[in-house]
Amino acid sequence: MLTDESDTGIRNSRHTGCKTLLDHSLERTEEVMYVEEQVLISGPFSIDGSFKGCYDGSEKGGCTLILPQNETLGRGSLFPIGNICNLRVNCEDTSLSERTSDVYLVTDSFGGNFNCDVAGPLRYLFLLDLKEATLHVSRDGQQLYSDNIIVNCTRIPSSIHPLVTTERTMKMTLSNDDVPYTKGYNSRLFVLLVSGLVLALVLMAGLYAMQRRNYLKKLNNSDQQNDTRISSEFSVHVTDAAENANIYSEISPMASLEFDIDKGTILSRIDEVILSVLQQVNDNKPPVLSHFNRSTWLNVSYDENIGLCVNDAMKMTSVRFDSKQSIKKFTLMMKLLSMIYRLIQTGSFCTKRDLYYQDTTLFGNQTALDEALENVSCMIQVPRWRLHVLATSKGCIAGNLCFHDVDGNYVDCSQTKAGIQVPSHIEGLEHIQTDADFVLVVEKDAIFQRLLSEGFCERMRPCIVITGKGFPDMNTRMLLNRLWREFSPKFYILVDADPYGIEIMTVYKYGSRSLSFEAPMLTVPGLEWLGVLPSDIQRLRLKDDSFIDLKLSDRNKITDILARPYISKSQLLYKELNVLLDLGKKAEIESLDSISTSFLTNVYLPTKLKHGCS
DNA sequence: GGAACTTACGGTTGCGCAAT
DNA sequence: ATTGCGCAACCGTAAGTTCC
Repeated sequence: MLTDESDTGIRNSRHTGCKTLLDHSLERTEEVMYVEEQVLISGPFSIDGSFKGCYDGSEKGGCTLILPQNETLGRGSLFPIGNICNLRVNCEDTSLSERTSDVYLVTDSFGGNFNCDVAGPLRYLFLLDLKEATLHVSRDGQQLYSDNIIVNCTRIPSSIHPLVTTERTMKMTLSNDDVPYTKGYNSRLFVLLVSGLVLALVLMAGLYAMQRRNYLKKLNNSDQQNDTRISSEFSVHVTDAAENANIYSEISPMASLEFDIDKGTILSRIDEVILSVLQQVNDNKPPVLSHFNRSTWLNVSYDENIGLCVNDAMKMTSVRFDSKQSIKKFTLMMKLLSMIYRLIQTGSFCTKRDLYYQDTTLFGNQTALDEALENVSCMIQVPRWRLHVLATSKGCIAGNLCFHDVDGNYVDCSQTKAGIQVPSHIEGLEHIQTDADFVLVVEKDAIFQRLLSEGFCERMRPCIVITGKGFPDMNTRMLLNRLWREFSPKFYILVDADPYGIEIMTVYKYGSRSLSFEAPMLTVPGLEWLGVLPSDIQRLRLKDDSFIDLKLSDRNKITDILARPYISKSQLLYKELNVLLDLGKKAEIESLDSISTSFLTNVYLPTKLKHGCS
């Protein structure tokens, strides 16, 4: 444990990152040329490897790339212009890697690429500037290519750090961790250094954007020449924006909506966030992430054609790095940005659960990740599924519907006795076909299964029956939304005659507050409430033992729903909620069994479908 | 010191699964 | 068979934190 200043000073002499960063300032023309060359040779893949000696530019580490068999040799063809070399940086210097409470904000000078590595409850934020390191490219044990890149580490100064408020505290903390840091950090030098870094990044981002445009142009030209095989150097892992745009425009007419965002735009939005963080650090201010508040009704208004959507109020939420409250959230969001960046770059998809298991210690629980993910999605204004993060579906569907899933498998929902799980990648569904006259949404699986077992789909065909099993997940809502947009069947819903059943109905029809920014892709405004209506309790004269008294929480929920924006536009909803309050009773769908076990499928549903809902 | 903001927590839906 | 937990959703409120 270091306690005296002289010892600290000796260790400081090893910290040469700052010096290296200065040496790479933009004033030196040859360095700009050097970086430019790196852009020219950067590749579209993730290089998994490690860098040693982040603290000392003289100790260059390296990473190794094993090429696929059919990859092309040579620098120029191996790393096409305009693509991103996603270098994974592992600081193996014990002073970094053994600490479990730091944030590493990694940027590189090759075009705005970044990587954020976070471990445990953080204490310090580091900027790692990738300048030069050894890059080995090999195949079958034979080295094809190598180059040098230097990695620098810079720590955010204590003046803008939330938990290290005094010089003394910082020194002690560092001593305990045996970390070779400067005592009394020179903030002016730091600002100078980071200024250089930011300037370099901005310049390189511009350069990168220009070269990326050239690359896209080149690719488009090659497409026009009917060269369906993208040249070999591009063929691996490249999911091009233009290519995506074409795919999505074929899949769905939604392509014209703002939700059709190409890969390049998403990556550049993440770049902007990172540059913004760097700029704030450069200005000696604590980094702040900002997104519109998802938990206030002030930001939400009702649109008849969409449902709940974001209005102009745009009350913002700040996630501050210098706030004890927000620092974990800040960390998770930065980590997720990094993970998402890689997913989009590589064109791969994963589930929220997969992300969670990549760092369970950091996330702590699934809920934290879910929340951070929605916030990231909200912050960069890109729907979650566009971020290549999916959720395991819980919905089931059956009836007159066929499609090809994302793997190209043909799925026929009529050939099932218990329903088919709603796919996780709704946008990836192709060749959707249905002749259904109506779609029946059912609150719970028990009723869904009963309808199938009693042959509802055959009797009432052509139709589709779907359940979200309680509050619906996004995939189920997206599928319904897509069916609603691309086909024009009637949409009906069957839920319990209780406040939560009604709320589930409103989530399908109007959307939720917290996901209101994605409402155009999630809601079915044309959905009609088939039953069970609270007024049915009276009208059908259900037996007393088939319904339950409202609890206080039920009454509170009713009051909440009555205060929502869509209530004034729905007389039926307003009326039925008041009926529920007046009755002081609630009923489940199963309550209809008190009349007859076959009443639901033989009488109730056919009658309502034939003569209307109310 | 109070207002404003943010987070944690609790409560709700339904279902599946493993332990009891 | 029952119970508890996890998962995927929804929301409001109380408590804690920050700002002015």
